[in-house]
Amino acid sequence: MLKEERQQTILRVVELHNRILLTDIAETLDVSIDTIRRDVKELDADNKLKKVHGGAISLGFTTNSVKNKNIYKLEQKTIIAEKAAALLKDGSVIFVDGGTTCNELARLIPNNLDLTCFTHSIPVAMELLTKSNVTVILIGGQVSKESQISIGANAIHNLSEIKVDYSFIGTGYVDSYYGLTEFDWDIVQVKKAIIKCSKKTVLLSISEKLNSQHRYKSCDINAINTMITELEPENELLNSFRNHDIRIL
Amino acid sequence: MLKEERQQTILRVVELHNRILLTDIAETLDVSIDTIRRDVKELDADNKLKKVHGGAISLGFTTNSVKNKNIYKLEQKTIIAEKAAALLKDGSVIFVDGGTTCNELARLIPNNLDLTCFTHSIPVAMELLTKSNVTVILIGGQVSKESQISIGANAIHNLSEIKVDYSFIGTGYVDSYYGLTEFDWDIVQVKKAIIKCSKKTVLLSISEKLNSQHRYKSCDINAINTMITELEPENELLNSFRNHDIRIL
DNA sequence: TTTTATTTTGCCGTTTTATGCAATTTTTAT
DNA sequence: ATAAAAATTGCATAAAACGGCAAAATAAAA
Repeated sequence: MLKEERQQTILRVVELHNRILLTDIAETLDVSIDTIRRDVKELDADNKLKKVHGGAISLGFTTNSVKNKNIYKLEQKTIIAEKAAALLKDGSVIFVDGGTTCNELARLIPNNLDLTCFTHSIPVAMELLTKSNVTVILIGGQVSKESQISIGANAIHNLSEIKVDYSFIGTGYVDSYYGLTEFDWDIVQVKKAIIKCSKKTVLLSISEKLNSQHRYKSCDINAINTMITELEPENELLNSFRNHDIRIL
Repeated sequence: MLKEERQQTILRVVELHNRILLTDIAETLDVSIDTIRRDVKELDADNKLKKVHGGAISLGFTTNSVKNKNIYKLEQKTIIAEKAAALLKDGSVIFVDGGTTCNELARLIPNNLDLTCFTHSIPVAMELLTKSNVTVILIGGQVSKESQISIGANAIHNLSEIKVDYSFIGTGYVDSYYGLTEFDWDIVQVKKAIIKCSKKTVLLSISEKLNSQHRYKSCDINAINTMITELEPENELLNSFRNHDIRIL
């Protein structure tokens, strides 16, 4: 095998998998580890990839796409947030809930989009402040340490005085029969208020939460207009939600 | 798993969750806690995140501005914040303004102090959330992009319904004759509301701002009960403030 | 084709890096 | 004040990187 084609192969593999181990490549291509090491060194010098201890990673890898394990459900949440962000239009007035998925949504909102965003989540607010065309309006109230959102009577009262086009909410648990449920009573009260102040409610939920329930109920499943998961809409896990009037993305 | 991709993963998790526990990461990625600790240490050294006891937090979430250019002024602000923190007593109900000095105050509040803190500043709120014995109450309203605080009619109205023992405020400019002044009209309205809802008002100001003024006035110098600067109380720069009824620290 | 020069490759010993373990100190919470 | 959790330190092991060298492969020249 020629040196040139070997290097091309290495590059292809790196691009495909984002990462490789030198030992793996050496075994696959049946050359010594030293040779591979030299190859990778050259490719690195040519800025074709990044050499690291024990292997190499693709240059684009730094930005995104950890295709490996679903560590912390990163991939799912990003997929969901992307789908949700696609719903946004110039001039929309929306509410963004707290939670990691909604955080991701806030992060993925395009910078050039004109929006008015209400939120009771501190991290979301922080994220939205970086978007130059987004007007951020904070819902005040007592702040929950765990979830980092305003809760309590004051927050609920503030919510009662607004009306938004869309609200994007998360939930602890969701089930087609039991609806949206939570572990925490206070959170439920706020969710109710959010849903009440929204013309349309969009639920962002990773598939893991589907068909699970807990003690306190935020709303019936019918209160949700659109449900977004990381799954393909045809996935059978979503079957039980189909006979409700819900758009599934 | 390559060290590099492990670190990338850690970074992504931190960015999404804002805060993580080292033990969680270690378990998820299936390496020893020592390794994770070393990774986080490196990432911190590279200014990719902030390492804290037991975990790590994202830079966007750290309000005390590691990225602050002006180290010197930061030190001044720390001195001021330390003096201010010394005033706090168990059970106090206080308001904390926005701005870097007040951020620093929030950061320096002892963890064991029982406090109820109102604030309209997102960075301050974030900082306060890390204090287990502090109840944080957020003042809602439209959020100013530059100063990251709630302003406008709603914020002012919310302030009108509370009364706190102490408010700790910053200002753009301060002068013994012209009082506290600002460049921004909206900010002034909020400052007025803050002062109105406080039994005692404590001004935190670096000496650089002394004897300067601008277009819009927040209040007379007499409205301030205590003024804290990084200077020694005897400093002659403070002379013009002495014939007012102000405690100078 | 044969010879010569150049490049490539594999091997080896040394040095560096990464990682986990255990003992100790520091920090935090109760 | 005490107990628990986390950080630090030093150390041992294993894997990986490095540099030199000689054999092998390739290219160039006679």
